Amino acid sequence: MMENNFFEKVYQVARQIPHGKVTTYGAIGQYLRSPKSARMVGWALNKSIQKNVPAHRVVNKQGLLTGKYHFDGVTLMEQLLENEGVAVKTIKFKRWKFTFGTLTKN
DNA sequence: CACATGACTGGAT
DNA sequence: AATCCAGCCATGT
Repeated sequence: MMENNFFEKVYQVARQIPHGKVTTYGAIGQYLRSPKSARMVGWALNKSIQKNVPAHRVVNKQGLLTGKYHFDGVTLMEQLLENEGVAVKTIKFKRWKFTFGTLTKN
């Protein structure tokens, strides 16, 4: 039990992402006071696949689903997002034209 | 300890 | 816009 605080925090933050919204690895890193640790966030999410974490709501800053290859199928991540009302196609073409998560930094 | 890798990002070319 | 490079840091070999 009890992963390192860093991973645990990543999981908790990810679980705070509202249904139908997404955020970026960097945003989570900033939230954890580690803006340069975006890669570690992705690493943590990779290990969270079998946990209760909506990892599909985390995309890279370009709005690309860079983590889709870590899901059951390469289309699962996109399907999950589309199912929540997130226009993945729009994300790809209009970087910031999508609904970002409501993560706040306090 | 040295080196490589990775669900990233920002800046330079 | 596309590519490259450097910084970042946990893990594995």
